Amino acid sequence: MENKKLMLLDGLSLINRAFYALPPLTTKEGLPTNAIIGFLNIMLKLIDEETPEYVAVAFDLPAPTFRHKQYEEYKATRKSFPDELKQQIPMLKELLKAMDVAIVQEEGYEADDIMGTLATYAETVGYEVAVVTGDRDLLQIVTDRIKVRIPKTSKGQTTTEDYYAADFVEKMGITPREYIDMKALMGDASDNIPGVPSIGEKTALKIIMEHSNIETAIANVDNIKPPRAAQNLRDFADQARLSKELATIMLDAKIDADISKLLLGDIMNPDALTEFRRLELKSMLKRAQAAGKSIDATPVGSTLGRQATQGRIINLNEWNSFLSGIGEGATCFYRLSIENGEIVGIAAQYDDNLVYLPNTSNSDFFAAIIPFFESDCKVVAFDAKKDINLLRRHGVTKYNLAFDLLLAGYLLNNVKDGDNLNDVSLEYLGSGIAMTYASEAQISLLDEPIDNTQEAAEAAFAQITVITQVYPIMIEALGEQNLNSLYYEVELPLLHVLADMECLGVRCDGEFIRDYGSKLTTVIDRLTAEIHNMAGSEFNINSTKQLAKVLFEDMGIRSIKKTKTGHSTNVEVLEKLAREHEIAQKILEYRSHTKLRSTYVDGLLAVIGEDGKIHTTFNQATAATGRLSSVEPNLQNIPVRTLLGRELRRAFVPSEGFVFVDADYSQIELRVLAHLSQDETFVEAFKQNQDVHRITAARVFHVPFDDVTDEMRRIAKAVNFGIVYGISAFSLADDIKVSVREADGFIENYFVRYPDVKRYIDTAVADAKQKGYAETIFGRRRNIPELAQANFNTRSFGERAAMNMPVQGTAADIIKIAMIKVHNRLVKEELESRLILQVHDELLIEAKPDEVDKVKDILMDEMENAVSLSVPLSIDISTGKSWYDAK
DNA sequence: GAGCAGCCA
DNA sequence: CATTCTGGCTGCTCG
Repeated sequence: MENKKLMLLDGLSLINRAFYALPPLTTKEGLPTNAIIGFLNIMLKLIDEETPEYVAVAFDLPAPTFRHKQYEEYKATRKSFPDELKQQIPMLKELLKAMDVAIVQEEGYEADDIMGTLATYAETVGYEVAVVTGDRDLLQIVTDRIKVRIPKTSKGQTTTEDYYAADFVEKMGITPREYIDMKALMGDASDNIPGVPSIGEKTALKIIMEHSNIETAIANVDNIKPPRAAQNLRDFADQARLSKELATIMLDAKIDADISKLLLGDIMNPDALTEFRRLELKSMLKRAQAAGKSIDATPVGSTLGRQATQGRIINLNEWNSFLSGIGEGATCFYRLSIENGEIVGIAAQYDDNLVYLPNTSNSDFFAAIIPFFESDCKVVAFDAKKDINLLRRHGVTKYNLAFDLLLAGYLLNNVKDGDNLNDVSLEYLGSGIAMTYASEAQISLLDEPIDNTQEAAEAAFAQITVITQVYPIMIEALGEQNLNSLYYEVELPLLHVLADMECLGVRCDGEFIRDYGSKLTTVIDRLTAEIHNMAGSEFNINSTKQLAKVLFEDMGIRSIKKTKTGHSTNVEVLEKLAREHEIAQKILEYRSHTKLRSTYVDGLLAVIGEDGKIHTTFNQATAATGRLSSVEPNLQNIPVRTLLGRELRRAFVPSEGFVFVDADYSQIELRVLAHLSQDETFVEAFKQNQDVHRITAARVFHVPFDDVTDEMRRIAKAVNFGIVYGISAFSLADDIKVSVREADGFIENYFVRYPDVKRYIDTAVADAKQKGYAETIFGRRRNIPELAQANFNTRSFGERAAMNMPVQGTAADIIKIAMIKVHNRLVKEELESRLILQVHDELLIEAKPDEVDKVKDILMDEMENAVSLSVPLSIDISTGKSWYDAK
């Protein structure tokens, strides 16, 4: 039987989503096109994936629908679209007509009803149906042969969330039909479907999971918790029934259901091309050209199809002879072609030989490239760590890195946003020269889908050419700026340590986190109800705008602080309000609990791999001071300050057969400050391992050491930290809750007592002003152009950065050196124990129990002696069966 | 994407 | 005269 496939797209919901997902864009004549482009991107991507024979885009018409007759307030509050979006709707319809894509719309029906009806009809006559929409309402029509796809944009990549009948219940906890009842309970503000008061998404889901539909729920209302929800369900039973009718999508609308009229035509026909040109849709023209259409001599063609020099696409045999021609210990350039996270080819250059090997079969391809990486040749890469992680998954175990342009660019510190090759090439070659090698599109194609091998090869050739040109320039610059030892002895070796850490990952107990999450949910549900009750209205507590309106308008509470856009509702404000208003306390609790749930519980659960581990990515070229950062997920900000938050650390556990050993530097930044300033009091205090904050307090408050109160010490500690950051009286006052006058007094006093610190700060700023950059004791630089600015705020920011960078940056250098030394010792002594995390001043090691003593010795030795300063470095070590226990 | 909020060193 | 302490990352809302 032929495979008949129909794709239905929800015109308005998709164009609306696209409008906000893409930055504004207009043609030369001023026509806005961003929403159209976004819509087409999604449509074409999914047509490519699904290859449907029949396609239709459904639209609503402004005429009232049967829902309005049932419930006159229906959609009455619907917000109107911004003009730039409104304009693009008729433009899109025109364009679709030109592209031979069917449009379906009918007075009296919404797009949902049209799609529901068409999908159901198509299914009964034997079609597979894919429904594409931005609106979760459509989930109710999912069946074995109707799937719903919801586009999502995350990190610049558009993907779809797909719902199939098979895994729907598993994913959602309820069936597609039950979804209607859930919506009947929770309502929908944007459609003005009332729902039942105090029943939100979570409660509605719970009720429907248990009772399947609203009638059963109403019949068993006595068993429903919380009691508030039960009472409201009794009181608002009829409203729930009305909501269900409104929320139900029609599957039998009286529309023309002739599917043969929806046959997809030639979307690249001449009329369509004319429209593409008129709307300056470059990516569409490019597609048309790739499909073999003549697109005329239009400006967009000028950067297309540029041939990179000398490259050849080769087969496996030719690749092997290329490999055999590489001299011993030679330097090679290479570039992986990556599409959707998979390696689809490799370009490599040795001497004048530039080749591209496409990946036609994974097993042959990786068998062929492993010898390249495992040979004696050294490679020049851009972001080698990323490549190493990718290659490891395919059995590449060795990797001889000679040079990484990403890290060099980071140390050289000239590139605005150095994490893509395009910016680096522009910076080092200048746009004119860079473009003689490659078009911008080719260089930045790195992670973008590439249509064919030819195109992929050309892009890879272009990138390699840029790399070979930039490489010698960077080598020279590193030497000139005395960055060689930092580069070759710190950053490059560290790259391998980090790659190992990322690959190993940290084991995480998902079961524990889920339990922890349900406990949070219980509390959050209660708090939500209490807050809504106190406020006398249902509102989204997560919305600062709605919250401010409730607190400062509806409830008439006096606002304390303002933000750019309205009233502030942050912790300090709420804490002040909490003294008089119970609701503020509840909101604080709500915030802390939802923070833990969304950022940590949900966030971490989403990234636990099949191996039960979390593999973060350490960014080695992001922080301006030289620190590392951690993303997807950020494991450098796991809660620790509050008891409840800290509990989460129990979920972080060692691999089977290991224990944790955790080591953290004590006061590393203040020690660095002591070294940099050579302040005698500080230096002596650290040499004698005294309590520096207490000493500071004694000096600043003019009291004997033993008379320092906890309060004095707390203030002194805050001042010590503030000094490192480039303190101001205003913010110190805010921090330690004293008047600005008092804070100013503390600072004055501090500088009188620590004249060397004062002198150091002044010198640091003056030096940076004169040189244009601040630097660490190892020569790491941060350019600070703000210091030359006339604007006071900008310049002040530059001054604080100039004071802080040498301190924070030197500490970062030290721990990086320590990591390499610790790693090398563990390897050299043939221990199985291994480094798995770094949190700025802390290293976490997974150790074999019988190696713990040795590991502790190594940590102590290598961390405390990583470098030699005028003050000793000191670490604290502890062990445990979870991160919680080992801190 | 901007703005707010809140988590870490 | 004003000036709101450094460096990160993520989630959420709103448009």
